[in-house]
Amino acid sequence: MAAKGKHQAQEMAAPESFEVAPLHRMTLGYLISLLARLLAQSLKVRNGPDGILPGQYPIAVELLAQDGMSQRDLCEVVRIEQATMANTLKRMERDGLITRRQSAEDGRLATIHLTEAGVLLARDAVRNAAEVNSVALEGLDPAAQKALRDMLIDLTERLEADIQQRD
Amino acid sequence: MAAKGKHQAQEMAAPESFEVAPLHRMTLGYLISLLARLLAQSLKVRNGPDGILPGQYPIAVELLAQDGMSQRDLCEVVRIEQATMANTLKRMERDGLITRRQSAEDGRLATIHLTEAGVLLARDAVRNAAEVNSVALEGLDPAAQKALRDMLIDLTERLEADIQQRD
DNA sequence: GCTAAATAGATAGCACGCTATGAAAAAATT
DNA sequence: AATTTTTTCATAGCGTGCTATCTATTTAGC
Repeated sequence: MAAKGKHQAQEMAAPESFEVAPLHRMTLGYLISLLARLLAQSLKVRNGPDGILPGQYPIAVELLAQDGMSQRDLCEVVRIEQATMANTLKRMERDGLITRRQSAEDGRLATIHLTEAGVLLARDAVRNAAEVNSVALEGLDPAAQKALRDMLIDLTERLEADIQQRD
Repeated sequence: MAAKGKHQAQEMAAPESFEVAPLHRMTLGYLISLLARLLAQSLKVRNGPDGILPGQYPIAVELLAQDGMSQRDLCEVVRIEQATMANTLKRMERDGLITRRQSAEDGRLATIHLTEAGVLLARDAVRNAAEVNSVALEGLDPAAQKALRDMLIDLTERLEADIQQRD
């Protein structure tokens, strides 16, 4: 359906008119994943070409709140696998957003610190994320916004329990 | 906060107890992205090691509904960029899920077709996606589910309009 | 009819998510 | 004290999203 290639223009008996895919028929998973892509893209565009990237954003926010966390701590808080975190931190270090400080007591451990530039860009990103949020959520009254948030948290917890269960 | 490394166990004065990050403080974007990862992972696990992968799922569903679409058509319906679609289709062809049929009239165009194995795995995946949905949504009454869906669609459309606007 | 524009697809290169593995350091066990 | 286990991190390899760019084929315009 909705194939608008000119080599099959005979089937014009669509019940309603829509340009692309019918959002209403989509799976929850697909809808959520589409929304995640759109939100990430909006944030990325707003942050600009030299700004903080979507995958780096939660890390930067967490460091803004508490500088000097370890990689392990960041993994837990941001809920990202350790290998992903290692790679993202490497890019952030390469781009001058963070530095690492080797622990003296524990040879394995290093603490992660935002650079000055990192702090500025992180603050910028927080503002931009708020803007994206308000664009996305405008049109929903505060009660609906809270309801949405609660439902999303509910789904998240339910899915985490489910995944935990089938370990 | 919530750093439970033993080298800083002095700050135990947390107001509430939670193991990891406080979901309630998270950005909409972060929450949605986390949810997308969880949903994809749940589907992937259910589909099994040789099953349809999350990124292939919407393509397979669309082909199940209408076999023989072109790559271009699939891009529009699934809302994925052409390059991404090309890569994913290549993997699906490699894994024996689809075949391509070169168009006789138009030398550029090929139609995409699910193989028999592809059809079976796609049907499986549809069932599994429904199961993921019900796990995630159980606990929400039908009215809340509809409200959630409507809000998600609303956000999607608003964000798409916003991205369109700043082209 | 021939050149220019549009269209379908492939490919390169990157971000960022995952699992699986390996290496080094610390902690625990004996 | 020596060995084993645990912990922290890095790396390899892959899927899936993106932008940018290239080729080949139509289609349009002159």
